[in-house]
Amino acid sequence: MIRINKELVDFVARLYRVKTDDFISEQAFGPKKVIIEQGTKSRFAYIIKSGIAKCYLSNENGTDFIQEFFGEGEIFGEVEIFNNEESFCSVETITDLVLYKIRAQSFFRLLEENPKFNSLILKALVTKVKYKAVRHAFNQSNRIETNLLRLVEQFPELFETIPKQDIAGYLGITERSLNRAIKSLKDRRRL
Amino acid sequence: MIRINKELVDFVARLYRVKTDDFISEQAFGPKKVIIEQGTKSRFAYIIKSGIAKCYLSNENGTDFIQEFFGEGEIFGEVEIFNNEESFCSVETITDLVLYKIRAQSFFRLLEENPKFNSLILKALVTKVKYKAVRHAFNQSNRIETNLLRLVEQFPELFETIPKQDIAGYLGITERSLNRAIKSLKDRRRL
DNA sequence: CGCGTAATTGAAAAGTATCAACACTGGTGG
DNA sequence: CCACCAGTGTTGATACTTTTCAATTACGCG
Repeated sequence: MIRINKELVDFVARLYRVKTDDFISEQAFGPKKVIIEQGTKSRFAYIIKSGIAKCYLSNENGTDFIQEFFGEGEIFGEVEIFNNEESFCSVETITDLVLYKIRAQSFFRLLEENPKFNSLILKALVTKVKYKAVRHAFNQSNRIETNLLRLVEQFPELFETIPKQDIAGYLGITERSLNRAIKSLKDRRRL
Repeated sequence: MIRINKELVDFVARLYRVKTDDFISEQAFGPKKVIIEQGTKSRFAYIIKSGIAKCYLSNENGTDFIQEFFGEGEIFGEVEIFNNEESFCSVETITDLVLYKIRAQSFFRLLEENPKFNSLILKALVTKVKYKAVRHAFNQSNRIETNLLRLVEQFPELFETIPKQDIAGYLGITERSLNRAIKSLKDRRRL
């Protein structure tokens, strides 16, 4: 559920250390800070050095649907700079967080000139596609309790790390339903 | 809903014409033919020359959840050869279909040696990521009737082109619920 | 015509959301 | 030290949405 990409973060960390230019910068945030806001333009790709962030889409009726929780090495903002358009989602920190920030122009230059970087980004995109495919299928095909159990399996520290609101947002349900599912599972000693 | 990628199919068509080697082949199918089967290994990337296919995940309880309908220029099978693992979904033709088939090895060589191809694939992946993100958020946040209306807006020939079962599979609902939504919308002259 | 596949419908059961009230927690300032 | 507040979490009752199950009809084709 919270994926990480060690290979990518290591690679970018090395780039950052040996940089001759300032095309990569490092930036730190506290919890609950907005990094990308849905509907605005961003000119950067971001890679998480440490911490956890959530990526969510807000819809007209005011609810947020959480796409993913990003962990170490996860990349975001790349879709927007590829399409050169406003962001279709927001990204907000959950824990303290440090990230590498790469200018769009530099990101494209790296893609062209650095085969290893190119291959890491391709791999990261492919992983995202698969993750989203499997997640949507599972979510849609199972009831809340099943989805929740799966989540806890994948990420046992769930309740200690992620606020209930966000868990509900990730599952695409209301908090009330989440609570009912938790209670029901506990009553049956499945949680 | 049925996306197309003219740029990619044109590019691959040109590669196919000028090929010195046989690394790209063309293949034709009738309706309801399985091209990729979930759980099996495939060693090719496929790009649709013409026709429509569906990509779906089957889950243990026997229902299929449809990820996407692929139109002209859409690529599939690329995720699996990147990860070098069994397919996590099935792909099956809906209409008559012709596709270009590229061996994994050749696909990687193209990515490395042909910057234009590399960029087209990156773009295709990014488009998939965004498509899936927006779709899942919308699906999860709205009721069936809203989802259906949106679908028909995006693709007016929906009912003439796609069987009801597949529409239901795409929305992640039962046929019964789909029928109820259609009837209710018709009664209110919204369809 | 007869068969298999696809589409339609009703009634009941299950699942989920909505609304509204209440409890818990960790600050903050008097 | 206490009162208050905001944010977060909890719970019940009710209404609504969707599935399940089962029966029936429509359609294309050998």
